[in-house]
Amino acid sequence: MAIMSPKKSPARDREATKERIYRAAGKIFAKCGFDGARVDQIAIEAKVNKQMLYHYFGSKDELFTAVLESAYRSIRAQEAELELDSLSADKAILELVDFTWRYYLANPDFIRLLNSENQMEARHLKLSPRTHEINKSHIAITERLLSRGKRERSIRHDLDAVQLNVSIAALGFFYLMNRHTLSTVFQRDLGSKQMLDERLAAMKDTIARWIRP
Amino acid sequence: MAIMSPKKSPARDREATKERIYRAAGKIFAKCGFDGARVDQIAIEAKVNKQMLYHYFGSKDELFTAVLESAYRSIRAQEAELELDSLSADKAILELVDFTWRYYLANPDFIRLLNSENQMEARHLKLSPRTHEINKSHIAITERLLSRGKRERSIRHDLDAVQLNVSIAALGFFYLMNRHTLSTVFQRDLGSKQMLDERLAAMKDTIARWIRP
Amino acid sequence: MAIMSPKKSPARDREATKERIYRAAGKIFAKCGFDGARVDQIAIEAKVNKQMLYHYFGSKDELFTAVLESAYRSIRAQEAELELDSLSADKAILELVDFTWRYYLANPDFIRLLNSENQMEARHLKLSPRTHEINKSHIAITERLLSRGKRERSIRHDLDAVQLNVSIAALGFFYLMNRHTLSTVFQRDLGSKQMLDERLAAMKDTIARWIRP
Amino acid sequence: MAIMSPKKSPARDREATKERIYRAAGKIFAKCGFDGARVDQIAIEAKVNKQMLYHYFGSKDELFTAVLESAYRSIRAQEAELELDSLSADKAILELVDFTWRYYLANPDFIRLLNSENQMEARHLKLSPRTHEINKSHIAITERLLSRGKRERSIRHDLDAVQLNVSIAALGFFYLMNRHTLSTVFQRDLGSKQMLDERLAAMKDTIARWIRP
DNA sequence: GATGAATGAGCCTTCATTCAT
DNA sequence: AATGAATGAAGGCTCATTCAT
Repeated sequence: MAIMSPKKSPARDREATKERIYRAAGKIFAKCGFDGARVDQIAIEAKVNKQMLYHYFGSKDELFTAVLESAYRSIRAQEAELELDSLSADKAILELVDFTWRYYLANPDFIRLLNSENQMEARHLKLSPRTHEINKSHIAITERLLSRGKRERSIRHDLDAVQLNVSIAALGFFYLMNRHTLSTVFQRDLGSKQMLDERLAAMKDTIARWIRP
Repeated sequence: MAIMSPKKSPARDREATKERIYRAAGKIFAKCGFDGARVDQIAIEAKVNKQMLYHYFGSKDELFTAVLESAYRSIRAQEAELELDSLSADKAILELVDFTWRYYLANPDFIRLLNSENQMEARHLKLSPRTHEINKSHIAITERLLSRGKRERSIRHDLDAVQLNVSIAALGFFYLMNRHTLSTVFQRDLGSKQMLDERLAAMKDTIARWIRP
Repeated sequence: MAIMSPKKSPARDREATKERIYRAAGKIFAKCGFDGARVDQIAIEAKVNKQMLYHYFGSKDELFTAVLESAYRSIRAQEAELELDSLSADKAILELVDFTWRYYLANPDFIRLLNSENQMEARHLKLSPRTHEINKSHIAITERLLSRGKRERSIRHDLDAVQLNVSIAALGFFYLMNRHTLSTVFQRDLGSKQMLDERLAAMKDTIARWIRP
Repeated sequence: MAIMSPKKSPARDREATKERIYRAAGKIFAKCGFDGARVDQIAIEAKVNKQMLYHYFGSKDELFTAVLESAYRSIRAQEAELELDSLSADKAILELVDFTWRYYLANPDFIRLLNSENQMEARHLKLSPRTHEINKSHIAITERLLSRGKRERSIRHDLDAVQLNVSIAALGFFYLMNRHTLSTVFQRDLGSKQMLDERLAAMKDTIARWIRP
């Protein structure tokens, strides 16, 4: 076994270790928020010695920043792969609504991570010079669709790309992130399959009517 | 001695003390989140002995629950005072949008408090039997407006009150709560007077178009 | 027992607790140096909870500073009680040599504490505004003796009080502080009664000859 | 491959590496003391892998011992090169005072290293069998000078070589090592060129008067 | 009811050292 | 000989909470 194995031992693999820490940190930070997360817990989850975490990332704050950046990179990468050019601009916007919702559902950690960062007034993101770079494509996509929609006359001409992006995110993000208090307040399970489906429909309908010329 | 005491009545002191703790806790919990808040800091802010805090509220968790309930009570009380009956149902809904936005702007602690609670999956609210009671009026108002709007033919008939309420809250809440990350991502100050005004306009426009028959 | 005891419980006595921490810190800092000393060890030695140490002193550094100041205050207080006026100036200087040596022998922690502080280039003392104030009497005593000695013609007129003070301290301090390496280097026990007596004699002889007109 | 290697001889590398570690360790140990020094920092300063340090020296303690021995060897080597025979014994003693002072000034690490070791009660030196051997010449020089001075009648006959050596070292060592606290206490810069010159003069004067028959 | 001294568990971080390659 | 990933045990400090008066 040892003789034939050309692979490095997993226990001594720099990248694999960093990756394990990444994943563990993403999970724990999302679950507990930055302040609630415990470095010990992340180390245990990542099955590494606590010191490795400091060796590779420097501090709890820097680890959080790395996880956040990675989270943004991930959603932007998937978003960039959407084939929006074959659709009319208005349909493309609705596809963005759909994508956003699908992404949030598939990556619940993303919204929790962002939420924790906002509770701290984006103190990590504000210090990260890569943030804007990573998210450049995001605003670019919507801006391009808005101008195309104007030419095609499929979208009204007076929309601001930022407001549109925020609204698309808001309708889904808030629902999912706050579904715990909302379910209690409204005495209805906002996490049920039916309610989730209804939510997506409502969101698409809302945006569709808003962008209509 | 006790009979002739020129000091303020103990009852007065008692309530005043609790009130000070309340306010301080609301401020600190909102600023730092539940996990980030320090009991010591709350006591200092409230200018009371730390023990008083335990005497009146039992624990950090129970204090947080009390603050949350109080926050809900406050928004519901103000909401209930809106004079919506003199307006057509659709205009009344837009007034609700307007009120919600105004309340969030005037009470930034409210959204931060709710956010922290949602990061914890509403673990305090779920144990509080008063939550639904406090928020009953909220859903009732919208439901009544929706049926009136149906009769008046000023609002479409296929809307769900919960989805509507969530959307109204979402469009403003998400914008304000996440403005720190959003400002960084979009390289634009979402807190500027102009952007805030544009946001309210966008929200009203969005909801107006959505509820239109 | 409890009924008749008008004294506060020692476990709840602010000053007594601070005093215990003081003593313990002095002992441990002297024994191990600042960097070698462990806060836990000090707490155990003082029989207090570790947090008390931070409650009363703020940090390991501030505790060290407090101990240092206290050490200086103590030697200066005893020094001030010497009755030097009844002696001729030159005899008074020799009495100072004697006192310094006696104090060092009786308070071995003093030299070790100072030594640790000097290894750190007096970083605590330099930040303490009280240092000079505390030591004012020290230089004053020698300066007064030097001028009296000049008038009496019992001491040469060209001596600098600082150089004199440093030399008096040096001859004893260095011997005691470095006796461990010196004993090894010279293969002789510098801590033996006989060697100590010889040292004092040598010091007095050295200073006596140096100050002679 | 090994035979024709154009690389430097391993022996050269080996010694060069050890030498770099030596120097780095001397610097860091002197600056921070044994407890304050960090093995990592020494490795970085020496530009070697941390493991090399353990490979060549075994432990932080053994490295410190090696550095200490080296420091002693260095001062003794320079001391042995002094040409004292051409001077009268009393002048030779004063030349020793001068040399000691010059060496301390040129090698500030030496006194800091010794100081740290004394704070630890010479625990490294006491275990090192080479210490006495290395320092044999030191006491021998003074002993020879004292007997010559006795014969020459240039030095009094009742002096102990150990006490003399200690005093010579003390007057300079204490001044330099403790100049940080002393400067604060006396509110005078003991490190200034003028004060340093005055100190050397005072030292020579003190010793000259003391050894005079 | 009110005070503040006290606690034990736990936090983030760093240490000297060793292992695997 | 040399690298650098990995470790376990602390280290200084802080937390929510309780005790004694």
